[in-house]
Formats: sequence, structure tokens, C-alpha cells
Amino acid sequence: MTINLTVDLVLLTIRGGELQVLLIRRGIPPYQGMWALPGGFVLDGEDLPEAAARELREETGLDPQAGHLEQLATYGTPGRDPRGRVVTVAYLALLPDLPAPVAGSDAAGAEWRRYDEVADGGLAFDHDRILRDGIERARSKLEYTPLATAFCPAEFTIADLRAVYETVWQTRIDARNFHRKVTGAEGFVEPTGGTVIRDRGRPAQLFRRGPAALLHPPLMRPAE
Amino acid sequence: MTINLTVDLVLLTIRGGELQVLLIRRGIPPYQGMWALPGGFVLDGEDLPEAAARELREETGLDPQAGHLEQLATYGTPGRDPRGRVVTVAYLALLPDLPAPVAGSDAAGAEWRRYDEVADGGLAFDHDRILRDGIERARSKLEYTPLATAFCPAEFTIADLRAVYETVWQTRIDARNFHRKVTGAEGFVEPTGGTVIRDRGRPAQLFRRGPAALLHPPLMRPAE
DNA sequence: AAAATAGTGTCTGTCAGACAATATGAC
DNA sequence: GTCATATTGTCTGACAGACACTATTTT
Repeated sequence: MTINLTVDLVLLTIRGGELQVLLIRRGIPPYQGMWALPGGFVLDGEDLPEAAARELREETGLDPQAGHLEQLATYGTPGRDPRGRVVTVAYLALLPDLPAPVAGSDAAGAEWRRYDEVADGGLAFDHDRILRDGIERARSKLEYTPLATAFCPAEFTIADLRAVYETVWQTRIDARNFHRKVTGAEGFVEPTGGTVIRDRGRPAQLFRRGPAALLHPPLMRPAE
Repeated sequence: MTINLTVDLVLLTIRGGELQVLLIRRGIPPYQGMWALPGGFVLDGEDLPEAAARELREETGLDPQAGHLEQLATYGTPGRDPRGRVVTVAYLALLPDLPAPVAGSDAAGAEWRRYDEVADGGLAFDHDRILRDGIERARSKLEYTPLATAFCPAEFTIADLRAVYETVWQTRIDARNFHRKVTGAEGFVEPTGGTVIRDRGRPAQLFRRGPAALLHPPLMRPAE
């Protein structure tokens, strides 16, 4: 059958030690005045990853290269959009804290919201479920891929990286064991040679992302 | 934009110690005479998992309950179907060896093919890529979920389960360590009390699937 | 000096792989 | 008995978590 196809984005970043998600305040019905994931229709002749990258640029002014963008899942339950049959391909992006937050944004009402404030529901359409699926994907991807670096700028310290895990997993991690594990994992991070002093204390070495696509063995989040 | 939406199925099973995939010989253009994944259009008012379950029943006569069915990914590159803009939502199914293989099949040309014979390419549309993605998903899912049991009938021995891993991962596994790990993993398998003699040797205990949805810790396939 | 953060060394329990030994059937 | 497979037990090396300790800065 013929349907209308959209892409919706779960854009995650970490700002001020909090996991945040980019949401749009809807200006028109349906769900007027409610928060929703950014997204839009797939254009004629446009591939799905292209459409997601275009939306990402429009909403954040950010180059998709800077972070990580992957397909999440597709949602097409009849009635999920009251205007008709709309199927949406959701994408998940993990982004570093933006230097110019939401500059040049398409949608005027775009805002970074703390995840814990919107996790309880209240989003438009079926976006609560999509957001929940995106968070769970992000949490498990941190275990067996080096994607935590996507939340960090090009150069970062091990403490920065640890803060990403602690924020996304909502756990405390022993800094010393973490340091040993991360620097010992083949291809996870590479030293740049530089150092930086964040607040007080001994200067920390700077690292950049390594070439590995998978972590062997994975970092394990504690079983709940 | 308006597009045509289909579901395609990567149906995997293990028969005779070989990983096999259900393929359809195409009777009409495009790609006439070539092998393709089974699939079809999503019907009006039909949810995506419904459409996948319906196709599964039509192609195999099998109840989706018997195995495992999950969404794989969505493919929508313009030009992937020469007839127009067609976006397909691919589903992955892991199925036990069927008692009545492909009985009541919709498509006359449906056949179980050995994966290693079709892995090199030659499928219609972009189905080579979809199949590859499905295999990779299956391989990694065996690591951190108990889904290997989806390849087994309702009651199975630990040796049966080990054969699943050895077939899907193309490795040899020590039977004794595997036995200890599987029977020790919380909620992976439950003894039925029965025993069975497969060929020769000491009778093996029978097990059924346990309630666990995730394995903590995961079984690890050896790093290549 | 004290405080704070970065990074290293060491200990200990657990677990994975190797493989010996035992159990129970068919022949 | 021998053979084949299932299952248990034991050993050993590697690794995870706990945490003492050292290093380098600010105040």
C-alpha cells in the first residue's frame, strides 16, 4: 500500500552532567503545544540516511560526522498519526555538547531537555516509545562499542569519557579501574600527547577516538 | 512523500547441521528467475509486525510463536526497486527445523537454501545486503540473549543447543564448558525431566527455554 | 602545607578454557 | 567387555573489582 514516510530523530547529548534529548514544541495540531521528536518527511529521491542527516543539520546546525548517527527502528502502527497512515523510520544520534547549541535551527521551538524530565511520558504521537527504544539502544551500545566517544569532543580525557558512562548508565564507576580498562582496550582511544587541567589536580592526558568499531571484551554495566 | 511499503523476511533455520535461509525463485520481472527474500506489501490498516507474521505464516505455514521474529532494519535507497519507490521493512526470524517444511506455502518457488551457498551474492534487489545484515544480527544476538533456543524445538538437549552455536558461529565449542555455562546461566534453560538417546552414548537430559530475555554474562564468540 | 584530580601497583575472588574422570547407554 | 556420548570435577591463567599508593597541579 502507499503510505507517507517520515524520519524522526532521537538526538542525545550530555550537557552539564545530564543526558539530554532535543525536542520540538509543536506549533500546530495534532498534539499542538506538546513536545515531540524532531523529524520530517523523506524527500523524493532521497535515501533514508540522507534524510536523517539533513534533518540533523536542520535541527542542530551540526555536521553528522561530528557524532554518530544510526538507524534505530521503524514504527508504523495504524493510527499512530491521526492525519493518516504515516510510517516513520527513527534514527538515533549521539552528539557531543554543541559549541553553538541549536544555532540555525529550523524549528523555532527546539530545545535540549533533560531526559529524566521527559522519560515519564507526555510526548506527541508514539514518541515516548521511540525515545525509550533510543535510550535503551544507546545504553547497550556503550557496552560493546566505543561509541561513548561520540558524546565527547574530538579531544577528551579519560575522566570525560567516564562521565559519559556514568551519566548514560546512571552508575558510579571506579575511576582507576576504568582508566586501566579503557587505555588497555585495543583501538578504543589514542593519546594525542596533549594534557589539560580541568579544575584542580594533576593534568590529564588528552585522547582521541581509536579505530576500533567493537570492544573485545565489552565493558559491562552492572546487572540490575 | 508517498511510497510503497513492503516487508521482507530473513527466515533462518538449522537443518542437517547447516544454516539455511528461505528464498523464493522470482517468477516475474524484475529479477525474473533470481532468488529473493520472501516478502510482500503491507496491507491497509495492518501493523508492521502483523504484516511480518502474516508473511511468515504464508511462506512457511508456521506459527510465529514457535520461533522468534524481530524487526531487522528498513531499506529505502531510491532505485532499489526498478518499478518505483519501494521502501521495505526487513524482519528477521529464527525458526526450528520445520516438521512440515514449507507446507501450504504461498510462493511455489520457496526453498530452504544453505547460507554458505548464497552468501556470495546473486540475490535480487538489495537482498544480499539485507541477508548479510540479518546473519550478523543473528550471530550477535546469540551472544547476549538466549535466542539460540529459537532454533530448537520445544524440548532439546544441551548438545542440540551447542550445535546451534557451532553452526551459526562456525566454530567448535568445548562441550563440557558449554554445558556448565548454559545450565548455570540463570533462566536460560529449564530441565523437563525427560531424557533422550540421540545415536549412541549416555542419554541426555531434555530442556526447554527458560524465562530470561538477556544473558548475564553473555556467551562470547571467540574474537577473530 | 592541604586539597584535588590523574594515574599505577597489588591483592583477591571469580570465571573461562583445558582436560581428566565418571556415568550411562548401545553393541 | 568396547565404544560413544553426557555430565561432573579440577586445575590454571586471565581478568574484574577493591583499594593503597604515587604524581602533579592549585590554593
